[in-house]
Amino acid sequence: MWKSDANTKRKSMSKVKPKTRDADATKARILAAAKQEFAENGLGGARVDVIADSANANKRMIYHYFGNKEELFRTVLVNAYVDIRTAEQALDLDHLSPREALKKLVTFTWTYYLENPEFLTLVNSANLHKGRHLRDSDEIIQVSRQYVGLVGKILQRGMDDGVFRRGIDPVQLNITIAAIGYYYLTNRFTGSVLFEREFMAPERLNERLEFNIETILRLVGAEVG
Amino acid sequence: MWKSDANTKRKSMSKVKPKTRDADATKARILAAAKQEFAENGLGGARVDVIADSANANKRMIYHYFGNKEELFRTVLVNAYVDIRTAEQALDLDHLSPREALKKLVTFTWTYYLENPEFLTLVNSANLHKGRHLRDSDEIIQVSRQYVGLVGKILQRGMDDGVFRRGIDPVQLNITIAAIGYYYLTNRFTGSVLFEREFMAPERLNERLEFNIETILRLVGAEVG
DNA sequence: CTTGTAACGCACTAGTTAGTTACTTAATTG
DNA sequence: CAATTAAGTAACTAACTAGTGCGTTACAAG
Repeated sequence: MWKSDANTKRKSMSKVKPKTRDADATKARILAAAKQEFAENGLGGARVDVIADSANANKRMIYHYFGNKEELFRTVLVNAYVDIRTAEQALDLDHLSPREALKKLVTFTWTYYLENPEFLTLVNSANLHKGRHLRDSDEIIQVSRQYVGLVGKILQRGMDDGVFRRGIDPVQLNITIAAIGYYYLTNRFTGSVLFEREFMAPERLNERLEFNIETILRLVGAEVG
Repeated sequence: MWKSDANTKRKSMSKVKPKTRDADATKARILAAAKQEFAENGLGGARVDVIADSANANKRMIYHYFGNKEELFRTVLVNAYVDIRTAEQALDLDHLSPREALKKLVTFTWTYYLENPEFLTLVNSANLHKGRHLRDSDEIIQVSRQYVGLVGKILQRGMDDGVFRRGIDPVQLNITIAAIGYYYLTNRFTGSVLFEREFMAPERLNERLEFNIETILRLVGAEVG
């Protein structure tokens, strides 16, 4: 009798708990729920109980697999970085002209932020805490180097072809490509109030992407048309 | 005897409580302490007791003057926006050439963020909470219009003089000027790890400012030199 | 089948935390 | 100077919150 009671007690309906025991699946559900909760409320505002509940897991499992709240956050954050850097590497920009490659990268970055808004708030949260969750993460440094290399290669090709000007720092360019998309999207709420403009309206989003492409092409000294 | 006890019990030494009662001074101390605490820990991570303590005030006073934690946050946030917009208006850019005016605005924005890092995290926090603390704040909309007007005027003069290209949206330009400084500075912690570069080293800061000025001048189509 | 191990869950604790109650004390005003 | 108002305080509360103790259950190996 109390067995059926326990069943009706279940709170979260979003994800189905597997009948059989499955450590990997449980870990994955916890990570997905944690990503959501941390992204929505920040590290300080996130609640471990909420994560456990919406992962359809027991809170005890979070501590069993991840040690504590901070370590869980660190795991979520590192995964998020690995995900975006992996997606970037899959872009295959080498067969495009430098100008087209740059356009594609700016577009990709924009689209990724748009489709994965959790990434933005996770990064903000990490920086609110002075980046301490990322320190001594070799994995992060590795994938970041690949990323800088990606842009560096486009830049080099463009310079060799004479279509980009010389002396551009690839890191500064990287930061700028991220910045012009990131800022618009993380600050879309205050932005919509301040500028009395619907930041997320489809035509506004396209407008911004076009503006960003133009900004970057002009920055590297390429023909814009 | 217990009177001297109460004196030795005081925890915060940073700010001196006035002998006489002074509602305005108390409010100001609370606001300053709240700005600091909210900026450092976000809305969710901030603690009302910490604010009261470091303001050298009683927690009851916070509720007396500001109602609740959220309203206190709203007040801090609106003040922060009014402060930066006020400082911008004092720049007096009209007597400068369009090109110089733009350079000065980019430099001002950068320097303001650098000297008032709380502004960055307060805005991030406001956006994490979907900007609900800014809605229906007429004051904010007023000062923002002035800001857009400021940039619009520079842009117009530049187009009239033929030194800027036509058809640039002043709002998009505004956003971009903010973005390229803001992103670098809010994400300085993760940035320093990711790019293996000391983001806050003085020469790096100058480098970034120069890069940002160049980005904006090229964007408007002005001669860079 | 039995036994060891890892997955899993309940119920609790110790410490917080936003907000409040009930009071004292200083300034203001008629 | 009495009385009203406003500033200020300490102690409290009810709800929450990260983390745990301890027990149960599924599963794989022998």
